[in-house]
Amino acid sequence: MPPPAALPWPPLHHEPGLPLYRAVKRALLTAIEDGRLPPGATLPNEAALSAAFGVAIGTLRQAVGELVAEHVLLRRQGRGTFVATHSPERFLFQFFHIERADGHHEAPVVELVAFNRGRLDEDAAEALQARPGDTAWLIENRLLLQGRAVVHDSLQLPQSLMRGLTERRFRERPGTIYRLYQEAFGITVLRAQERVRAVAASAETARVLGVATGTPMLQVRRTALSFADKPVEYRVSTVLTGVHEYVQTLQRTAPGRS
Amino acid sequence: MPPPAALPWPPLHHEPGLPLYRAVKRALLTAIEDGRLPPGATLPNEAALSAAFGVAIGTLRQAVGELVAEHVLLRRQGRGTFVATHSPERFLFQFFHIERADGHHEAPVVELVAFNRGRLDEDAAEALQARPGDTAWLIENRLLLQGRAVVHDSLQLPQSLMRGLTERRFRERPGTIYRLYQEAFGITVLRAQERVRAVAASAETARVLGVATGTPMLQVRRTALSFADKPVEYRVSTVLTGVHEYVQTLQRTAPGRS
DNA sequence: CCCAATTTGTTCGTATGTATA
DNA sequence: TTATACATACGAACAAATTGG
Repeated sequence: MPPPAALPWPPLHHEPGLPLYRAVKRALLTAIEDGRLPPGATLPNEAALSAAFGVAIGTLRQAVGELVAEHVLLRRQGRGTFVATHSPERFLFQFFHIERADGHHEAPVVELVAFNRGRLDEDAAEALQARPGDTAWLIENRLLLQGRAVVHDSLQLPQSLMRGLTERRFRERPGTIYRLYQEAFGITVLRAQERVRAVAASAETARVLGVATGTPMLQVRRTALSFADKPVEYRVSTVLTGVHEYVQTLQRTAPGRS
Repeated sequence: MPPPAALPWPPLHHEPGLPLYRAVKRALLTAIEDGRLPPGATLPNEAALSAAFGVAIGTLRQAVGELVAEHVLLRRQGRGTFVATHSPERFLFQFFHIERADGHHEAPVVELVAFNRGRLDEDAAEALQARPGDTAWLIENRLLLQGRAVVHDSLQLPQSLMRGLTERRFRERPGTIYRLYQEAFGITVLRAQERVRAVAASAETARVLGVATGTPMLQVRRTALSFADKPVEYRVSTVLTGVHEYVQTLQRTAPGRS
């Protein structure tokens, strides 16, 4: 009878004063970050996991529960627990907050306008905790909703995080941009911070969206964050509002059954 | 020995198919809504509550935990569990998302500009699930941040929900506006939906804030909701951005230790 | 269509730790 | 110090959803 395979879980280092379930959570996060649990992977069942960590099943469930609340894991009764991936649905509900004034919410059609290598500007460098002038991918997109050009997106991505990106690879990605980050570079976007201002349409935005220069528009500056709040993308979205709006619900509903 | 006092809790009607902790949660919500647990009240301890409901302590904790996540209750280790009130801190963190571009976040100084009785306009009526032309309180405020006029607020409140409101009572409220709703009318604002657009400053906003007509400004239209998602306030905020911005963090942090 | 195996969801009960007054 | 309250951790049993035979 062969010996049991070595368990792939990092040891729990349980510092006194910190709850045990936090140590379990950290161990799971570490396994996800370093690739032992890639996006989409199925975790062992709760009994097996709790045994592997040497904790009670309730303790394991508390750790997993927090990761589910943070959208790092996904639990499905009868099926199992999975590492979350960046599906179009997740993008739509967690990261895309533009919808029609009547409440209609749909995924945008993304058109690539420009793809270049260049340098981070000052705002991007600050948001990305990098230096202005660092080499970066500079990407411009136009977003259509029901055939109308509504958003002009300008992305700045540190080249150091995304080596080997090409226009073709970007253009021919099968899913969302965040899934491309995940599959091509192992970068998982977990959350984002957005700062919104009103601006007058610049000449370039006016050209991309076909509006008059000076039109009042919404400017959304997003910093996307990965594990440990590491910034990985800086994006400026300029939004033509009126027909469409930027929507936020303050204070969520109960942590729901999926 | 006197018989034990009648328990003030509504009976659990536990429909099959629904988890027991949801029935407990509903019973607690009912007690809060109908005034048996007024804002600020201390709940009985968990052992007593679970006994009163006839459920295990873990089940009670699951119900309370969801209400804490929704900011309906507040749990403090060593002290107890309390019905949430509308403190200035809660307003600042849950409902006021304007801050300086450098991240400085402070409570605004609110100046009353106008207080009138009038009628709901069409947008307000739709948001409040009422009829255009219904009698309403129409209130205009100017919000200052570090001495600068930054926001022009226009509130519409159904008179049917807030009978007996006077300018003096509004002006001399001791706390936040939402605390006034809570203490004077038993209306607790739990969450809000905001829809943001870019607009050109109207003549009135230009006058109130001292900017040029036509300046690009942020228009935030907020519907504040109480229990069962009942709308209780419609508010249009016009924000001068540049120095200040509208900030959102997408995707919460872990359900934290308070 | 039903049944059995698997997995998470819910509920129970108890004991101990930590923060507060 | 003592008492009280919530927080954490343990373990067990059954319910509900899913899947495959």
